[in-house]
Amino acid sequence: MGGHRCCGKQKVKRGLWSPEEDQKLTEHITSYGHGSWSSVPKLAGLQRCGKSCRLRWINYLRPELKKGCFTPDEEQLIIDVHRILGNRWAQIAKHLPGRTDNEVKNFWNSCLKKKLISQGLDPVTHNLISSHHHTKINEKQPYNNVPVFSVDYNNNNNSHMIKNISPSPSSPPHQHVHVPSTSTMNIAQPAAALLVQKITEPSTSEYQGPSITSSLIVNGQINCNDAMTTTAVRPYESSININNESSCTPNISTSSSSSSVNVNNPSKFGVLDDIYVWDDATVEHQETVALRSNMEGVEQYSKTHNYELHHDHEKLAWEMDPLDQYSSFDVGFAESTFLSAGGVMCQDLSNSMADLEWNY
DNA sequence: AAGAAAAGCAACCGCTACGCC
DNA sequence: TGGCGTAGCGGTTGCTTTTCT
Repeated sequence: MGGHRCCGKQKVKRGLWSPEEDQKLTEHITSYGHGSWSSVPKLAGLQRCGKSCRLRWINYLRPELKKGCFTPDEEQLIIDVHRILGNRWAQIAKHLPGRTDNEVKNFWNSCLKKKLISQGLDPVTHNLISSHHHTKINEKQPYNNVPVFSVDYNNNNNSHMIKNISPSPSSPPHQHVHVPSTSTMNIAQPAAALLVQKITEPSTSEYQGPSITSSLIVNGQINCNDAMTTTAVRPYESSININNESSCTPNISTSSSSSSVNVNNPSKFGVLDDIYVWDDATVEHQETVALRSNMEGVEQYSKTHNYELHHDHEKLAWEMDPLDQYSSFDVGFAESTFLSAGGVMCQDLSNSMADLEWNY
């Protein structure tokens, strides 16, 4: 018992809540709502401050809260979203119905953080802690000899198998490299049998951008459930194309990508790793999404985001907001177009748009 | 078996954003 | 426009439980 900053001179109880206090608070809020939290303690007959009542209700007494341990799916989702949002626990918790920011935060600090560290991942950046970052693999490859990796997502130990299937004689085929699941392409899950064609970095120090067309292509399959409860496996393709057609403007590149998303993709996020940034760049990301509903036909929307990409930051992530808005839709397809310029100029991106609507 | 250390987690604290007057 | 109250957020604390020695 003692004074509380937010409650003036009023004596309030602190520490753990008793079952009797929980009952009083629950009965009051279910009967009258909370209104102004500062008035709740008095009205509910509690010697607590309003802030404490609010926290107790939000974190433990709300009927919609999910009890029990986090499921493996929830765990993976937290990792995926944290990778994009960082320690924005409230935002992360919004993607986990029935879970609170406090719960997610505690779970992260007590469990997931250590798990990532044990996998050799920095829990802040989600990149490999050691010097064996996967992008370094490509540095050994000669420029213009684009390596091709096959990524096996059927691995159950959170470590996806990347298989180098390049035909290059200098890089033996089927060279296996383990990379953590969170350090490579993560555009849509679940995905299987991805094929990744990566961009290589040339050895010359004069390099200011790719001098030829390079591409990063991801092919895979996504399991979808449509509104008629039928399950289907649908192919998707996502690509980033970097073209530098003009030698006098070496800092220009355009990148386009498309990725499919659906309500069974719990992360609702798109992530593009391994964008090669040779200079700090402003990236304009224009996203067009066509959402198909069996009930209401096709809706389409378009929006633009701006990002700052830095030389040492090879990840671009965006939240697929429309899925929140259209959460009742079964399958969505998003096309994203990126326009990147090293702070110099941008190039029209309209030509790279394509019709990517799902057809049932 | 007992004490120490580590882990887990509920609760608190300080700060910020926002709305209202 | 500034002050005030409130809600919400993220970091931190400290108590309880579990594990280790």
